[in-house]
Amino acid sequence: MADILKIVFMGTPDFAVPSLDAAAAGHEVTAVVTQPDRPAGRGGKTVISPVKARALQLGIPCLQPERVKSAEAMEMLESFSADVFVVAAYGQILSQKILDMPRLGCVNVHASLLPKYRGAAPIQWSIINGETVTGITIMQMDAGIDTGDMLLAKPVAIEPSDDAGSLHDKLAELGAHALTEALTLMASGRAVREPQDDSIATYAPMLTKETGRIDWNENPERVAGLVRGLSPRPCAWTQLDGEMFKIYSATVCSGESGTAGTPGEILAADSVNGIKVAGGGGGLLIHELQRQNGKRLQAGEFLRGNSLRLGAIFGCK
RNA sequence: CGCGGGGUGGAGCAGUCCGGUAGCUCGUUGGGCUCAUAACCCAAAGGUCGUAGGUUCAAAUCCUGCCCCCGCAA
Repeated sequence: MADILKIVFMGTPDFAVPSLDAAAAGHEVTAVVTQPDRPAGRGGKTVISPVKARALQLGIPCLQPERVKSAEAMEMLESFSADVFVVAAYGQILSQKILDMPRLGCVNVHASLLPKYRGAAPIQWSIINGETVTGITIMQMDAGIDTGDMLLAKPVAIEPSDDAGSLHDKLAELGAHALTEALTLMASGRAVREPQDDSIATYAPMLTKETGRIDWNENPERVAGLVRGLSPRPCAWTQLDGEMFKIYSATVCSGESGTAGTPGEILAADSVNGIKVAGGGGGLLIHELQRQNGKRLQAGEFLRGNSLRLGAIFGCK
């Protein structure tokens, strides 16, 4: 059948799993390339990537080169003589040589509406920046980072109730559907390439620990966005008395009085008012948090066993 | 063997260093107050202190093994 493509799938985290399923459902995935098993989690136990786990279930052979650009890895990739390489959050940069290998090139499932949010963490940054719409772009990869021609884009609304976790799941599914469509188009030679407009491109850089550090001088909208965009992982955080507090959920204190104070100051901490913190030009209400070594708790439950003294300042060491 | 914290009535925590009656904030149940209430007052029920051993006159507390959970780092 001409419309069945021979695919090598490259991906690593949970986000890529639905796409792998989609590719495997309609086409022939001859191999999966994923990051090597690495020590992860507590105790430094070696752990396999979610994509590898799925590939094993599907009975698809796995390649885990330390560097895809190595001679051996390239040779292996070449040997599959695939029609297309499908890449979804693989985690390694592909060289031009690899990009040129398959007959139809390499396509990427990217979690934003390109050319906005090119880069490693589009889901989180779109929420942090207060976007209300994002989406999936399937693109033909080139040597730049997420700069290739677009084949297909599918928008999705970012609901006020969405956090990084829920949006991640939505986009992972949407990505799989978009990939299915794109592969169908490619198989029949009907795919249309649309160049990106570089002049309106933005970047979504990799998240670091510091990305999540709350700057209480920022206005509460910004802080709430940061919390939402990083929840449930890696989380926005602040500290108090040298202890780390992760904030999972918070909203802006709607227009009430009593929101003035030194940025980071705890203005209220009781079951009636919740945990209210002063920010730059308004207050922030914390709904769900986790103390270092503690459990993730709703503010009310948290306050039953942990007392926060009023006037203490979050963000100070 | 990467570093560290923790498992105490239904929930969240204190008590552990310096062994000696199991405590707090809630929740639950019953009663009271009130026009009324998620508010307030009174009372009650509810705990093998993760688990298995050890030390001791005596272990939530000290020692050892095991299970589970969490923060950091990757």
